[in-house]
Amino acid sequence: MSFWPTVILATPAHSQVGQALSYRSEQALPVGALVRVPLGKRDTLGVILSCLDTAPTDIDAAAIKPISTHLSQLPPLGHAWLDLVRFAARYYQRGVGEVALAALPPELKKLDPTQLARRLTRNEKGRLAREGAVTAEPLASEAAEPAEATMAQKDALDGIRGADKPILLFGVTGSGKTEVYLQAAAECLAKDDTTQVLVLVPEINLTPQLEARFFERFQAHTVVAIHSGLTPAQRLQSWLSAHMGHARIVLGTRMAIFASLPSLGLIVVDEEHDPSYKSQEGARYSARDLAIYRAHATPHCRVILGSATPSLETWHAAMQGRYARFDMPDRIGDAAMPTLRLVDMQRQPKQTVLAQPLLDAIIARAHLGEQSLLLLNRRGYAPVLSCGACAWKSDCPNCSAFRVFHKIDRSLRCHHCGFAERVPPACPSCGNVDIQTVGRGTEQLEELVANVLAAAPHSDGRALRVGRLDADTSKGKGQLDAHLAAMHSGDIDVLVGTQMVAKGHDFRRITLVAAINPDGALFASDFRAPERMFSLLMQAGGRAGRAAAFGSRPELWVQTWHPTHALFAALRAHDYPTFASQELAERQAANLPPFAAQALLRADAKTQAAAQAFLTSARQRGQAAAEQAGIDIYPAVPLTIARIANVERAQMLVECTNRAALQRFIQQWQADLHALRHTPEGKPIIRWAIDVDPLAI
DNA sequence: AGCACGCCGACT
DNA sequence: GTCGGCGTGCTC
Repeated sequence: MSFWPTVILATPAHSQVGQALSYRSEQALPVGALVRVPLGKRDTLGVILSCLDTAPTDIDAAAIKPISTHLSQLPPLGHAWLDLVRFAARYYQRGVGEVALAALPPELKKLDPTQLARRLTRNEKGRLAREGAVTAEPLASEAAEPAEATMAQKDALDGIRGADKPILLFGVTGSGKTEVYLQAAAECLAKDDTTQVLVLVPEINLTPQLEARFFERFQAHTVVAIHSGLTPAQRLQSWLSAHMGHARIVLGTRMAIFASLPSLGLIVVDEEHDPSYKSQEGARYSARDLAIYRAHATPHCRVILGSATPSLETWHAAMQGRYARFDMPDRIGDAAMPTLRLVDMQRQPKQTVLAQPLLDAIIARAHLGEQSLLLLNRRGYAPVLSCGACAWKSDCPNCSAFRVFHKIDRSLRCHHCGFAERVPPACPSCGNVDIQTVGRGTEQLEELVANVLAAAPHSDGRALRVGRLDADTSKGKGQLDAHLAAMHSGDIDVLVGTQMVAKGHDFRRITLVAAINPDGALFASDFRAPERMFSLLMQAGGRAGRAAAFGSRPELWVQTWHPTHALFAALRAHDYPTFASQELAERQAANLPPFAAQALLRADAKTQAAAQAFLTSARQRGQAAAEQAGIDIYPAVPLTIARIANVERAQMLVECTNRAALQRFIQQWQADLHALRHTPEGKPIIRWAIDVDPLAI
């Protein structure tokens, strides 16, 4: 007897084979089973979606091929996992197969059954050896024991125990959110021998720290990490141990939301407001939003979103009672919240980079053995070079952006396409040798701070030291760790860095944090800019004074041209709720998210006109249906950086107060978009994509 | 998406 | 004369 499974494969929705394909099998195969099937001239990995016992009628029976192999050593992917993948595909407007296969470890796609069997036995041996080693060791050290919970932590844990909806854990940096995650996870694991916990963090850099804490607490259970920094073999191993149920705790970046976890009982999304949770290519999913869905669709699974500055979407949901909120307003021990010091740049001498009072404060603290952190969101020495005699500027030939001057290797580098050249000795346009820098980046700030510190050594003559941490100084293997170690050991008195240092790293000797020039975000066209700025400054401030007993009162300095901006009043009071309600009122008045649902249609082409023509045609084709459904399609516009690597980019906003209506519209609009492929407007398009719930518009 | 087939420029 | 550029088409 034959069976006729339908199989999903890594084909995108728009290739004529976007849906599940029919194959033949001599055995009945369970839904979720992993199989290898012939497709064209190759064999590829697929997932069984259904298994019929009659041949499909919509396709020529002779064209149906038998599956090649059933990877029967692996348990099938669970119903809940398939459900998550199907939901993500539908919601983010991609093919199911594309989403499903992208969610599996790449290495799995390459292995034939023999190789897979070999890998499985190897992993199993390793696992048994490790487990043997752990149980043979004496009990975990005292350090791994949970600390006595604070009242706020106890309340949160009680709340989590009884919650029947997503939980927002609203707590400032240093209030002990991680301890709540650890204890909630512990309770979950204690329930039985199978329940699993998924912990999401925004960035790879932060996984080792959290991994260490979880490992220290739960060494008897298996903790694995899933993120893009792993080698293909490591990723497969982590994935397998989660899928087989051996790993009880999975820790990872946004991609880990798709891990196969057959007994998932708790999802933690740390720093849930972080934009890194939104994928920016392929299926543009939000791991945070999928976490909510996944927990909802999994029986007995809770979800905790943690943040000191929740996204307004999350905050709004909590205000409406759709999420339960638990507050952890105080830092643990005697650690104080940082005091805000605003520097009014209008009252500073012209060309001031670091205001004198700030410099004095930095030096005073350095003399006390305390550290300062200076944030400037620009890599390089100067963002532009400009000729004093003609109009030449350091444009990138491939992008509509300036190339940044990096003094360290005297190069001009485009931060968008990577194009780099040595700085020309004279203006390439008019030959003038007097080329000037415009603006300042971290390299220059480091240089400036070094000069200032050189003039103010310790009383015993020891020099003060400055360090710089940004994508340039941390891209080498181990470089980041080396910098962090230098900072921790106190070898560095002042650390200059981009926002990457504001996230997560726990520097216990820092008592002063300064944002050098954050104004850009105050009046940016992006309506989420103030939210991001508030979050960045709160988070940055959180770096200061984490060690209660250490040093002076923590301070957060902000240099701004707009000290009266309402954002700062809320920041001064460490009052996120007030800030959020102001922002939400504005969003409501302007009918912006979370009060409206948005999607973007983006198009790339050789010329801006071609990109926009495509979008305009798409708009015309969708107009009637959109009007009927109460959906607004805005005119096509170029992206802020219109051209990157000689590709012109344009986009078009689609908006509706009703999320479901927007979903339905885009779903049917896709047919129009695919049809455009064969029209004169569609031909010059390099690629197009739909971004549902875009973060930046 | 892969991977083929298929028709035009600079190299052994 | 080939090697190879990526344009169009197909995969149960």
